[in-house]
Amino acid sequence: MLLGLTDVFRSKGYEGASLNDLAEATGLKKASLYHRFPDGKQAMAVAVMDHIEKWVEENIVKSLLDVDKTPQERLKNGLSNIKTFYDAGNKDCIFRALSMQTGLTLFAEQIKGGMDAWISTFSEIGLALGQSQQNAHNSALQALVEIQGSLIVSRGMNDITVFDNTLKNIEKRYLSD
Amino acid sequence: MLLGLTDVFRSKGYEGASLNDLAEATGLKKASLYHRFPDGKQAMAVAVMDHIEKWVEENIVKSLLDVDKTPQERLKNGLSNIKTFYDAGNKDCIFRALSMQTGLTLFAEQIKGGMDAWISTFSEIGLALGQSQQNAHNSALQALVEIQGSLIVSRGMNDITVFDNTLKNIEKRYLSD
DNA sequence: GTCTATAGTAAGATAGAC
DNA sequence: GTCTATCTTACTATAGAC
Repeated sequence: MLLGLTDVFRSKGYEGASLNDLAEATGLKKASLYHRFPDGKQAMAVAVMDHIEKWVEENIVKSLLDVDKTPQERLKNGLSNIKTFYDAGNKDCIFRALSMQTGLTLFAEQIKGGMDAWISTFSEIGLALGQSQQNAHNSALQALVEIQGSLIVSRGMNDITVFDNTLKNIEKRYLSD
Repeated sequence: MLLGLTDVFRSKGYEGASLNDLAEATGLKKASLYHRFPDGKQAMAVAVMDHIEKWVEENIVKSLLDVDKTPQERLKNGLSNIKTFYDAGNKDCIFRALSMQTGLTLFAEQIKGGMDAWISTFSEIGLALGQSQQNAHNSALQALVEIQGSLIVSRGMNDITVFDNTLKNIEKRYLSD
């Protein structure tokens, strides 16, 4: 059910996601959605953000920080999970979708928190690969920028190889240090 | 008047931009907007895309291709105009705003065209700086990805230095070849 | 917990005076 | 060309049966 909500919000954005869209994507009727989310559409979007945060934590973050693996393996696994997360570039990023201005300031904090977590996780990989603190931070920020940008460009040019090549470049850059 | 429309669409997206928003931003009443755009909101968004396309052509493209300047000067001027265009990272990109899924397929073609033009213009700079055709294309695509991504991350982290540093890095990378 | 039916509101769009 | 006033539709949200 959360998967349906997630798909709608990440592809259409908050304002673009209508209750009819959300109901159809979940297979529930509108009234049933309201039964589960008495606070309405905002609460649905918040639940989606929470769900994604957990998914990222349990998949991407965990694989990037797995102490039983070498940094190289961790990086590979993490990037592979990121590719899965964005369905190889076919799915939009929820950050992008919910950082559109809405009049609500509701998601700004969660988005900033998510990006901070992302950067600090990638920084760990850089440090493990021998980068300085400064370089590790810059590499992580750069990876975030490139992933976000390549998703936009992949969508705009209707060419998901942009996303895939970006992931490959990120890996190559990390491993060439 | 187009400036007001542009501000609303690029910050709120197509679905998020209400006629009330658009009227307020232009200083006109809704009925007056409809007098100028009998085909309604879609026509307003199309006009905004056209307007931006022209602005980019007459400012960014022209400065990047100015035959009276060295490639180095052209790059500097072009990036400087890009910085102005995005108000140093404070304004969102219309590509991002209008590439959200809407049910309308209205803008996909214009966005693809805009990105193609962007890439081919930046490729010229790469070639003028001695890059191979292949490298010039890759550099241009990379610049587009980074600009788009840095705008998303700047907004999400509420830190426009991400955008500014990205522009600086693009310049440095081009000039270090 | 899910549904049909409907309320209430805000949206996109028009009519017609000036 | 711009306005006030209004129409129609789509939206978010609720009531109440099962």
